[in-house]
Amino acid sequence: MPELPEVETTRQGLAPQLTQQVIINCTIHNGRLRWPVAPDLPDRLKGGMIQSLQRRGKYLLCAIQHPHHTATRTGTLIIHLGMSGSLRLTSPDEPLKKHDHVEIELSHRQVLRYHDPRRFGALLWTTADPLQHPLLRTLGIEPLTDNFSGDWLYQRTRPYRSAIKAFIMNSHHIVGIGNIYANEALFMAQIHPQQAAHALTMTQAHTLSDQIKSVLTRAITQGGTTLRDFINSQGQPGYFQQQLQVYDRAGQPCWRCHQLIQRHFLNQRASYYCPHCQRWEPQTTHDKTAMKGKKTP
DNA sequence: AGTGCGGCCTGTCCGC
DNA sequence: TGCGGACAGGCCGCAC
Repeated sequence: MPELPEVETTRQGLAPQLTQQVIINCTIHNGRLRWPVAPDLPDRLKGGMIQSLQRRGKYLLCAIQHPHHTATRTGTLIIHLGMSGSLRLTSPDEPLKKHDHVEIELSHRQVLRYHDPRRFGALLWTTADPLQHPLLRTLGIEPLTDNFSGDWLYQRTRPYRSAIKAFIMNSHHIVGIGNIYANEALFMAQIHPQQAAHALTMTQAHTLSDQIKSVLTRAITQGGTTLRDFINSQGQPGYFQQQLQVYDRAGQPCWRCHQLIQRHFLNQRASYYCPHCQRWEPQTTHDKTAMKGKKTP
């Protein structure tokens, strides 16, 4: 579910509340997530003090230190919210909700609850450098850093004949962009989702990288997008869905040109685009294989 | 090496 | 009102 803005919204809400808190207890109600939660996780966490809450892609990294123990007991709790996960800080008196799978009790009498109906998320423990964890080591560039630019995007898309939408959604290239923000950024950049990645012009690459940064930044400011059930660490929804230009708007008029927004399936994911604003120009590539299966104009 | 697909889960919505 | 099927924001692991 949550993409970069929702994870970052969660991180920003939780970081000041969690830092310097000591973990009093941890209870696993249902450890059957994307990967099983280690049964000894509570033992690892108990007595530890939270040092920081960072983000890498859609992963949250909670650094934990055991002040009175050896350095070997320090480590990082790696959290992924999957499709439907959320973290909420609340009172221990509040009754458990269905799908509250893990809870972490803190020294200021608050409890952090991990809620995830579809259980596609994960809670992992590592004592090594979390960035070297197998799941994080292969992650791509952070889109909100200066390293991510039009030049970077242009260079990195050269070998890829697949659709540009699939490229920007692949976390091994760029992290944090899921189906919503991929559709939105491509609309803003006026690029058809099915255009071949390697057919991106330098101008398009610069526009697209700018729009990716813009849409993600604006979504963070709005507290993320709540389509069904995303809530932040205080239990509140995001507001960016009110500004979505194309996502989930099939059959409705484009706000720029009034043509009807189209939906079609690309890599088993719904793509939304405006056929007028995002005209597809296959003649921009001379690669025959990139033309395969495409309708003659 | 790049690409596309199946699968993991539950909840919601829509048509019958 | 009930039921079946499609679909949903992610991403690994596997064939080709």
